[in-house]
Amino acid sequence: MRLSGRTIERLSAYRRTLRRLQGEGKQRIFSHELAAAQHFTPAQVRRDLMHIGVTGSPARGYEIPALNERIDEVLDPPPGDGAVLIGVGHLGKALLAYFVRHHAHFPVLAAFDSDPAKTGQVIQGCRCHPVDELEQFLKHSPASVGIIAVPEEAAQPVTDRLVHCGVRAFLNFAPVPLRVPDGVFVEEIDIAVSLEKTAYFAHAMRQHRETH
Amino acid sequence: MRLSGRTIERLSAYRRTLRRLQGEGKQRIFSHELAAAQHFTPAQVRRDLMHIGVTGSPARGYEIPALNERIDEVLDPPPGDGAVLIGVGHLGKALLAYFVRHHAHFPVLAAFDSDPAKTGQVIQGCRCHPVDELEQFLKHSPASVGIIAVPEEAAQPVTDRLVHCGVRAFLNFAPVPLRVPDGVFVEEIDIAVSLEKTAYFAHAMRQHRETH
DNA sequence: AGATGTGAAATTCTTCACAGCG
DNA sequence: CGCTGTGAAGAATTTCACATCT
Repeated sequence: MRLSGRTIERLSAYRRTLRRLQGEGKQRIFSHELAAAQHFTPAQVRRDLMHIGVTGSPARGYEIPALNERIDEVLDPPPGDGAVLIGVGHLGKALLAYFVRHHAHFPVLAAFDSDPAKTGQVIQGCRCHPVDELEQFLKHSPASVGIIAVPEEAAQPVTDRLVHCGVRAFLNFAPVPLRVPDGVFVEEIDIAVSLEKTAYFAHAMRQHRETH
Repeated sequence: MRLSGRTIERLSAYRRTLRRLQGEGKQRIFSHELAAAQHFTPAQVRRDLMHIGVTGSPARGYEIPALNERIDEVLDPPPGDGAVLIGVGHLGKALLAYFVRHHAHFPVLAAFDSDPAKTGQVIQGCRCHPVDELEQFLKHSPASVGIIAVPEEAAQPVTDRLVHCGVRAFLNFAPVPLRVPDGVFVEEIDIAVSLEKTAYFAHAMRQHRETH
């Protein structure tokens, strides 16, 4: 089964909606309902569910609990796996707060920072270690994902260390494209780029309306 | 000139690289050099520059200062325009710190929060207003972009208010797809989705290597 | 009637490949 | 030559449209 990044993103979004609906007691859902809850089309939803082998009934739609279980199977990591967060500045704290509040699916196992004032603290229920202990920690409890929330200059060196410890995928918030070996995945979240894009479309749309 | 979102994202990334190189005194650059600095291909770079009407010379490549000026023309907002930030929790503070540190191109004009303990403070050089004053502030100094960094429940209501005040584009960090009228742009940054995607590819790649 | 599952078309985006310049 | 500019090919992704089921 080969799933594109786009499909995975939508599955994750579907699951969030479906969990809420399941919590509200809803048992079944049609593709057009699931699509309407987000920015998607019914055909897209059906295609994605086809990709993960879920099948619905024309009369009753898709069974929400079964659908959730199947998405869990596809997305969730093996038990014990999780992420390490590097960098406990404002952004790192925001990420911890966010994941603790919303996210049981993929635990943040530990946080690391180079600032001695932060290490030792427990922030949002997550222990903050000195970054020197990175290798030691990962030997003892391996993580498959590294979340990079350090300043620009520190991103590449710490990524190299994580790759060396076997981390296979990165979520990178530093505004610099990480160099990693083949077979290591990087998801870049570039906030400055996203803001400039948003600003661009704020005008582009205005101009479009004026001219047209 | 019709530019896709992908092209805009790359232009923003190019500019960041080019500014650094210009600061280091570099005057000219070839498409393969600019591509190598990020994850892109030379053909992609040339195509993007073609789209914005920049032209280089086979012998000397592209002139960096002229290129930067042209990207500025395309991306930068009219003077006086900017963004408002709604929500000054951990994430909002991280965004302010980030934009102040990195970002002269698109100013954050003001921040808003509903917590009286935060309003009145100046955080990262940006005044934090009570969210009740939103309409009043925007009447006096209109902004074209709204950055939504509030909890899930508050995102849609505050977006509606901003749309009503004429905000044309949103950068949304809340884990809920915003409903906006036609002609209003939304860029979603969904951190939970991105983390799940990263986690998925951490396994997917491992499994791929094992099986193959 | 109104939904699903899915080939096939359409669209969007990226890469190829090469003529032509300096 | 090596690089640019770009038509054309190719890949990836989305949407259409319809046979089929209930």
